[in-house]
This record gives sequence, structure tokens and C-alpha cells, in this order.
Amino acid sequence: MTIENIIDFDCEQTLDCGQAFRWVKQGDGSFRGIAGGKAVVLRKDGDKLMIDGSGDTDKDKDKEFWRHYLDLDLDYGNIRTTLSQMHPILNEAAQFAPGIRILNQDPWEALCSFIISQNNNIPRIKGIVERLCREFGEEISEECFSFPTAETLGRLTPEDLQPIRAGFRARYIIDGARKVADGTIDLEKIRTMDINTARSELMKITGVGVKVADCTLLYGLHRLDCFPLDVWMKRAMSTLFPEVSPEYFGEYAGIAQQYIFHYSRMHPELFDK
DNA sequence: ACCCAGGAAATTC
DNA sequence: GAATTTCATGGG
Repeated sequence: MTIENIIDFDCEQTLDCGQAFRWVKQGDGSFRGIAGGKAVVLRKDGDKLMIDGSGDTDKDKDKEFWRHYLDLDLDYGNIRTTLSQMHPILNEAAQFAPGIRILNQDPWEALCSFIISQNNNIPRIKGIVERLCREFGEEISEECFSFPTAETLGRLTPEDLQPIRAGFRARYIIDGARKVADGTIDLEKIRTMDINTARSELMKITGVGVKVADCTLLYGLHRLDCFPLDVWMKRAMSTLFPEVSPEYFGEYAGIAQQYIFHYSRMHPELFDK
């Protein structure tokens, strides 16, 4: 399948910028990954995006899924212009990776992934997530596994997660899975709650603090005004934007956050000393 | 051996 | 209550 007239989107900038952990760059520059129970390879050529390998027979519905997942119907060019006018360094960061978009990931997958992310590094997060899917997900196609549901994981104990080597995070994963599975936490209701209520709802899960809650809101529930502050972002804000607070960036602060996060990680020398 | 990693809970002061 | 320590695992 092909989607035409793609602008302001780059596979690597969007899929390998720390918001999702299941996309793997292939030798030919394409990206292989799984979302919504569909295993595909994404490849951009000029302004065309090729999506191969989806088994869905309903092409229109399938294409709609990927348009939505990749957030292709939001005008990022316009948003980037607005953000760039707010601050010269944000302009620099946005120019550096103008193809970043905020994915519409499955909320449970985002929540679980960012629980795993705490006090951890990205390569290892990817390894744990991969083993989690391989052990407890469904094999959709050859060697491609879906993300396990909250219901599936909620029936397990932390000891059952031993093979994925998540360490102390195992009991957090199970607590989150149980609360989502039994309705204690309703992610779709949280989607439309005001930001502070939504955050404290998510923080009812053991192992979810402000940062993991904000990542879940931004990357899983598409709350674009959320501005997660991790160690990188705190350093970036104090060094690059000492006079600015996150609210300054407004309703699309989360997109600004992602430009700044990616820019900072690609320029660690800015923070030497 | 030592330090850090897209933090948060548990403990101590 | 605020500051510090611990948590499990792997890589540099």
C-alpha cells in the first residue's frame, strides 16, 4: 500500500526518537515494526510512503489505521512554524528534525513501555519490550509478536515475568496490567480528563510517577499539551531555555518537547562539563 | 571495579 | 515533609 503526498514526516525521526520502542531499522533504511496487531515495513521514497506486509484485506480501513497511527492528518508544518516563532533554539531544534510526529500508539502499550523505561536506557528498554511481546504476545506472523494485552499480563505474577529480565519493574507492570484489566484505571476516560486529574489517575499505579504519567498521556493518549520532563529534558531546559517554563509552549508543548528531546540527544556535547 | 540509564518507592532524617 | 537510598539489569 502507498500513501501519497507525505510532508513533514520522516520514518527515522518519528519511529526512532524515543517515543516508541518496537520499530527496528532495516539494512535498507526501511523500518520494521508492529502496531495495532499488524506487522509491516515502512519505507519513504520522496513524498510517498510505502507500507508493506499488512495482512488486512480491507485496504481502506488499513490505510486509515496507518494514517492515524502516524498522525498524518495533523498539520505539523503549521505547528512547527508557530513553535519556531516562540524561541530561536526551538526553531533550531525543529529544523533539525522537521519530520517528527507524535504517534497514536495504543495507550496500554505506551503506559507499559514507559513503566519499563524508568531508570533504564533505550537499547535495554527495547530488549525488555521485545522479550515481553515474544513471551506473552500473539505471533501475528513469522517471528512477529503483538504487544500483550493488559488482560493477559494481569493474570500473571511478577515472578512469571522473570524471563524478560525487567528487574524491579516487573511488579509495576503487573500492577498496571491488573488495574487496567479490571477497570480500576480506564485509559479511554483518562483521554478526555483535565490534565491534572488524568495524571493523578495514572499515578494510582505503583511505579507510575509524574514523568511516566506524562509520557503515557503524550505518547499513548495523544495529549499534545503534555511536556514530560526526564533527566535529558531537565538538563535541556536549564541549559537551553533557562528563562522558559513548559507551559510557555502552549497547546502543542508536547511536540516542542519531542523536538527538544531529540535535538538534545543528538547533540550531547551541548551539555558537557 | 565503577558509573549510568527517558524514575519511583521505601527509608531516613 | 523533604532529602537520600534502594531497586534489577546490562552496557560502557
